[in-house]
Amino acid sequence: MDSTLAKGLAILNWLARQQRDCRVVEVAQTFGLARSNAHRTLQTLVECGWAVQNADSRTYRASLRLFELGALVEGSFDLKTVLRPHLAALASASGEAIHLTVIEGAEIVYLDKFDSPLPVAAYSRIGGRAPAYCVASGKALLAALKPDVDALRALFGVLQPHTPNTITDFDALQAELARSRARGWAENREEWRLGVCGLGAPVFNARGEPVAAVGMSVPSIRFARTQARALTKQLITCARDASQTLGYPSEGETTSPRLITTNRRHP
Amino acid sequence: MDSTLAKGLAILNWLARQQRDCRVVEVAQTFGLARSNAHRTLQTLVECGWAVQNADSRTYRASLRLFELGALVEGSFDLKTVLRPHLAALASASGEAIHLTVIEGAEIVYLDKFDSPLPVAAYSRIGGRAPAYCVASGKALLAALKPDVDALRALFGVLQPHTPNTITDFDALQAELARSRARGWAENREEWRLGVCGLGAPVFNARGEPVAAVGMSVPSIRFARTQARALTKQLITCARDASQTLGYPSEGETTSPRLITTNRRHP
DNA sequence: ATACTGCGTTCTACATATTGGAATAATAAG
DNA sequence: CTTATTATTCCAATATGTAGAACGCAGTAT
Repeated sequence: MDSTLAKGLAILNWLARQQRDCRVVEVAQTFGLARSNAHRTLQTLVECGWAVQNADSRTYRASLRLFELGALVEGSFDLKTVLRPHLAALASASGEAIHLTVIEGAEIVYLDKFDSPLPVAAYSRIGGRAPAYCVASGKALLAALKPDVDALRALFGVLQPHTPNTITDFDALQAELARSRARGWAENREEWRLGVCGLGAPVFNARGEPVAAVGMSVPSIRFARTQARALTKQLITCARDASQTLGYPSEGETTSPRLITTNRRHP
Repeated sequence: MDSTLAKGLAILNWLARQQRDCRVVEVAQTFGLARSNAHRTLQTLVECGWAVQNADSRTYRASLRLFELGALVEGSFDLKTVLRPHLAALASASGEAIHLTVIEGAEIVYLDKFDSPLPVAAYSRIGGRAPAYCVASGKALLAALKPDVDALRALFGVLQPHTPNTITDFDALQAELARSRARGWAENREEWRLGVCGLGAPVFNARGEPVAAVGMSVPSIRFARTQARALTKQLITCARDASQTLGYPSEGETTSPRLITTNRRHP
């Protein structure tokens, strides 16, 4: 492994996360490097166009090249392909039916799914749709998008009941979304199909935008309080991992970087 | 300059622009490196999280880390600060009044300006506003945003005349915007203030979104055909440079990369 | 079957590019 | 003015990246 390259990438990574002008000594101290070393590394980043140096203050910050390349990379990544491993892990860990959805207007669209080995009453197929207001994935996405009551009205017109449990009142829906947003996940208690409950959690990209939801469909019989708690935990872990894969800043990434150890000893 | 770091950054840059899975030999040939060298560099990028390797095809592509960091960097860059040098250059080259604007609803807002040393009849102040449909900056931004006639109607309601030259018909405005879009710049012939003409060109970010416009205000007396041609050329050069600074992909960046020359000769 | 071709990966001897410290320049603070 | 802090330049010493050879594994032609 090219340690010089690794060092430069670590510094670039740190620099981009600072979101402010940084000085040579800071970099040197942060990574435990000699000032001359930090200086030359920063100069290389500048010469290669990955950082810019303020001519007056002599300070450095990450350049917009990261933004340019990031925009290119974003487009070439396919949600389904990238998140598939996460869904697979959740499917095998939980043993329940898992799906990946996006919202399109008033409906969610199923992008991908893993069936449960246990029999499920619900059948969702890839490419299929469901009203966003009465399934867990849809409520998770709506909650993340924070629409006001007027926007909900404009979106759905009327909240058609599909079971006796369907939420049909806009104020009730708004309250339900607020609750879902606060706890980070949404649930569906036979609001779309009788006998089927669901859990959903939003997946965010690097800009913090909700771009998809991970959903879990569970037959009502298996949806006991105690069991649901464990499933919910697995689901939100999966959604958080998925978000991280899409570049959503995780807590760990922003913490203090490790010192870079160089083996060199001078006499 | 750390050549190992420069090599790694060059490869990462190239990798991100490919927008597809790339193989070791490709990288080796593209940069004139030994296969083992290209391999180790790619491995380092993967270990540090800047690239991902497809386990089946053994191919590499840039990871979403670039997207994540790019999103962070974008937010920390201030349009005015970043583009100021470009405006200054245009101001001194042209000798005319230059301003930077963004669109907010139906109006443009002046973010920054350089006054002309020559007397100008127009006074725009930073933070000031003007109707987007009758100034050059506004028309340049509208042209780049491609609104349809209905959107224009919804935005402006009626096209209030401010001089006898103001465009007051929506179809005429639409045609004017199409013309501006086609040639890459917009003009204003005393449509907002009598005695003042203007030129405007859009500035794009890394995602190709129009985020600002560079404008030039010229007294009608100096706005002769021959002179306007030269001013227009300077303006679009400035706008293109500004876009490039914001990470808008320029033609040169996407062309074939240079070979990396390593001084090392083995016996 | 067998040899051949192309590629990813591992291994190794060696030349040199990277390193840390010291020296110098530039700037701010007292 | 002196003192303190930091950016930058310089240089000898050596740890590290380099190129090439070798290996393993596919395909594919013979």
